[in-house]
Amino acid sequence: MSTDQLSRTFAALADPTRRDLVARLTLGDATLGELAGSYDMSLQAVSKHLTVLERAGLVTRGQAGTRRPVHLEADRLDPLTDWLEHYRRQAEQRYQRLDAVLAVLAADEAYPDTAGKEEER
Amino acid sequence: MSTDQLSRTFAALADPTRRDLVARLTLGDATLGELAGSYDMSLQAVSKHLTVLERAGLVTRGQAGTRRPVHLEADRLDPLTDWLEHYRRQAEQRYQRLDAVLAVLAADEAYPDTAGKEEER
DNA sequence: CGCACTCTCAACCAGATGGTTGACAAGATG
DNA sequence: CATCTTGTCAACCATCTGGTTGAGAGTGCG
Repeated sequence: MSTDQLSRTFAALADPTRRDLVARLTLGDATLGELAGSYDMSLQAVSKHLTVLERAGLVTRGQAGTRRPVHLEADRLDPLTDWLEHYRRQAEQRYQRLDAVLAVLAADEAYPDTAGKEEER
Repeated sequence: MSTDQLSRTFAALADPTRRDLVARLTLGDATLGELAGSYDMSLQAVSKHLTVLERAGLVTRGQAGTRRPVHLEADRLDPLTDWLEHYRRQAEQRYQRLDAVLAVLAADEAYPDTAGKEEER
């Protein structure tokens, strides 16, 4: 699981059941029993999935008598969005720079003088 | 790995080395050898990581003689962003609706008549 | 109290993951 | 041709994952 928070959060969402749990929880808190009813697996298995989401910080479990309402911490999705947007944007910029380089090369066509290596490392 | 594409993509990013590879590749294509130099692990291990990214569609490997430039397919990050944004937004709306309900309850205070169950399943 | 209900804990299992080493295929280069 | 470089393939291994079953802890309630 790689111990770091970002990894744990990505890993938590790398499972259809867990994504479905998150989807379900955007509609409101629910108890383990309510959640488990929707899946073709044991209650304990669903509980384990919730534990994974909990360790990723995506979910918290309350305490109300013997029932434990599960609550979604939607904010915890933000670091993922941020990471994705950051590198998405970076890649786009790189793309635009590449276009610029290609434009220059096209203009210089006959003068491969300053062309050399572009970027290397 | 759960076989579906979204799961594979989330799983691919649930590892610091792989995220670093993606970060590195936003700066431009690179060969396996160039990439592997940065990590304290065997070249084969890095190749395996690239295979994971490739199966998630995040990366493609070209063919230039014996060298195989690795290229980032940044578009493939979009489905993740979409998923995250969708549920983020949904959770926010739910929150706003909750605020509305609370406001109504506060106004009705003495009349718990129509309150009942709010949403249940 | 006694019982039912909700949930957790522990042991176990099959299969995936993340790494290793060693062998080798295919191009580039002297 | 001989050899170096780049990368892949295969076997192996330890650990993690996602599920199971069985037992039990803690609360609510007739």
